Amino acid sequence: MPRLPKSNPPVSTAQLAAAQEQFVQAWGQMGPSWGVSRTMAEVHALLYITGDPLNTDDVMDKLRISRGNASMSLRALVEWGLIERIHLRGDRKEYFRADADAWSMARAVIRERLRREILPLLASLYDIRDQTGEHADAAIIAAASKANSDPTPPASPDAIRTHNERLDAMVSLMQTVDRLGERFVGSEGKGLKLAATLLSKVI
Amino acid sequence: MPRLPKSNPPVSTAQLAAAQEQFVQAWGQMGPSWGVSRTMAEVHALLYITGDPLNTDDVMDKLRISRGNASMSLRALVEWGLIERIHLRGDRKEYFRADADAWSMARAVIRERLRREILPLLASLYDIRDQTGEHADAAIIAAASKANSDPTPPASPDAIRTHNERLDAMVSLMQTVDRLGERFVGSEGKGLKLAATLLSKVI
DNA sequence: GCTTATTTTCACGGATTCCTGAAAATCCAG
DNA sequence: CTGGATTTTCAGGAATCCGTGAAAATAAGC
Repeated sequence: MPRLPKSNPPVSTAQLAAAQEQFVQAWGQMGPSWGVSRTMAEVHALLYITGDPLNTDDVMDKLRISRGNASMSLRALVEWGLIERIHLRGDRKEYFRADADAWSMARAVIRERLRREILPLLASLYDIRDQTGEHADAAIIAAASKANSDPTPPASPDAIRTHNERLDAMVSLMQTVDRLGERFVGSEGKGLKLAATLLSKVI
Repeated sequence: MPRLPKSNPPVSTAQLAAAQEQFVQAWGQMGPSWGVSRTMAEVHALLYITGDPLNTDDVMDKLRISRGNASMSLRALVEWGLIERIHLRGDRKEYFRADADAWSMARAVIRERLRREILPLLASLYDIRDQTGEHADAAIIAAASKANSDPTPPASPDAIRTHNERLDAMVSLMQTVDRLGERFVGSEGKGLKLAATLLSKVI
């Protein structure tokens, strides 16, 4: 994509502010479905779209939110790796600046969500699988039965087979997601964009 | 992956039920972060893990939820394409059966979320872009200014450039997501698994 | 070390989402 | 058609998530 110098039309500060505001709102709406609160998304949007480092009071002021909310949201954004703390000379306040790269932002979001959602789920699935799987040898299961002298009859082989097959399918899906995550979101910076490019090039 | 016949150990009905219950809970927890309610996810989990078609009363009974909730959740799941209505002869009740393929499930979820979240966002972004972009020719912007005889000064060229660049980056990211979605989630059945396989094979 | 500026924490209340239960609508057999 | 069986709808209450504001903690300047 060629990057030619663009001559932007004259836009008033009010118009720019209106556009920014709309972006903040649109982004904020998206937030909850991404696993971040609306405010958190709005704060991020504000920092991203203006590009300027802002301090807590700036954020409070522009978004009309409380100090507590601003503080929590900013901290969470730092933890997600979406913004960074910076210190300006001659100013005691802490400033925050958004990562300018949209892909790196997407990467941060995906990474966090994999960590918080997929990994625990995978752990649970392994647990569950062990309760009825061929790796849980009969001794263990017998012990579990005895524990409360299980009076229930053996389950039908069909039911067990279905259960295990579907559980395995689920595990396998989540493993794939996890592996792809590590591969394309893990450590490298450009992994995600690379993946997207690769997929786009395929017939 | 070779599929050998497996000899499952003897598992009591109580143990199987416990494992199913755990699966339902794990899945239910995941629900909200996927954009479906906890109950909806639980209902799906129940249908998926047992494999049997169940009717509304079965679901109410097994999950201890109200008729209204069961009805709404089942309907929503049908709309998402995650389960299907079936009719058993000699029974007036409607039964529901989960799609047995985990990948097709993932595909349904992704498709719906693209439709509900990415597309509207993209539309908003185009809107916003037009307010300050080089495609919004000066006449339009001037008109907007005049409308309320905008008294604010022109915004700094730097601010406008940053704004437009970042907006463009965002638009481009979302367009890529959208394109990949259409390509790999759109109509074909095995698109998603194919994509995952492709990515896994790349160094 | 003391004072003031700044940030963080957290109990409370507000807002939103979710679920219930009963009434209304729909469906089907006879 | 009619009656009972089944499903859907929806107002209101329950549960959950979110934001506020003030107090506590921390950090910086003197």
